[in-house]
Amino acid sequence: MSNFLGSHAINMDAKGRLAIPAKVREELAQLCGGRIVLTANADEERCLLLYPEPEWEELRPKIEALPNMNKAARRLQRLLLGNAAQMELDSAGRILVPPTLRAHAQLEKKLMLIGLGKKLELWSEERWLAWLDESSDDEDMPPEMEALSL
Amino acid sequence: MSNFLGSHAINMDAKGRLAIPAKVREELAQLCGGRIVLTANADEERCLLLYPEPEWEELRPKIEALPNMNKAARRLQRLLLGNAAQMELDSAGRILVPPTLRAHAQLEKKLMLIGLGKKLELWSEERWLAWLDESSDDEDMPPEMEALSL
DNA sequence: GTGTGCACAAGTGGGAAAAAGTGGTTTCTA
DNA sequence: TAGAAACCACTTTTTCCCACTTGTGCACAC
Repeated sequence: MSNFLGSHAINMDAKGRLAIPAKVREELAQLCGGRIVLTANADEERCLLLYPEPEWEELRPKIEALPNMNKAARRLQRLLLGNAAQMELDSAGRILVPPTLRAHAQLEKKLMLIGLGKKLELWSEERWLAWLDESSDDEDMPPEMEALSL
Repeated sequence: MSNFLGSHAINMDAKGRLAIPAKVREELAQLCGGRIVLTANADEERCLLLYPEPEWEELRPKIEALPNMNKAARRLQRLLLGNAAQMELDSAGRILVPPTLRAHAQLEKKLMLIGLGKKLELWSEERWLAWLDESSDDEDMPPEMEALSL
């Protein structure tokens, strides 16, 4: 079972290639032989989602099955399905990010790769730092969260 | 069961390594063989949290299970999971703090390690001292706290 | 009772080997 | 023909290990 954790600062080269950090690469190798799916994020944060292929294949039917008379559901489908790119790590452990996705998340040279358990998120460093600085609004916190004791 | 107490002033060297105080090191050794998880703190105080691995493994599923269509929950996940680094004390009882975490808590040379029962907190000395000086606002105290008699 | 010194443990720093990341060139394919 | 994939070589970073310095506690002597 996948269990990505931690954040890594990585660079994208002029060709749009980015080297997956060795630790993550290892995990991807034994989890899915380096076969991954990269797609856009659905919520307001403009970042990319990186799934190991098996994890994606579990998620995809659920997205397809959403009742798409609903506007929010249509949005989710268009973003996640419509942007999904299947790819494989090259011999040096790098991936080539498609231009459309690069544009979507406004990726330039400096990026952040964030492990979130079953998936990873890919942010432009600038946006990530800006997001970190945003103040959290404690309002609508789910009850499970209020009960947490860290 | 872990029971860290007390504060220790410690130094980080130029490579980002920091020596865990011998007393804490002992406790960590018999508790988890020196296997720990270091991550960012979720609230506004920019410090790091240090969990013995078993303690973390108890907490992690609860965080992963939060409903992440909720914004506050996503924030917590990105901070805690997205910054978590699993590591082991080296042969000299030191840990290497990853650059991203170093930056997050603005750690420089002088640090404070604070024992808080099941976990430890790691602060830059400067921030720790500044925090001590801050006045607390006694407003919204949870009822369990109001009932305390110190 | 106080001070000095010795010994061991803790903490610090640096260097060498290995691994990871980077960039360019060539080949292939659409 | 342009863009992507594979290949290869170089540079940088990381990790591991060893040696040195500092601090602390205990014992013994004065």
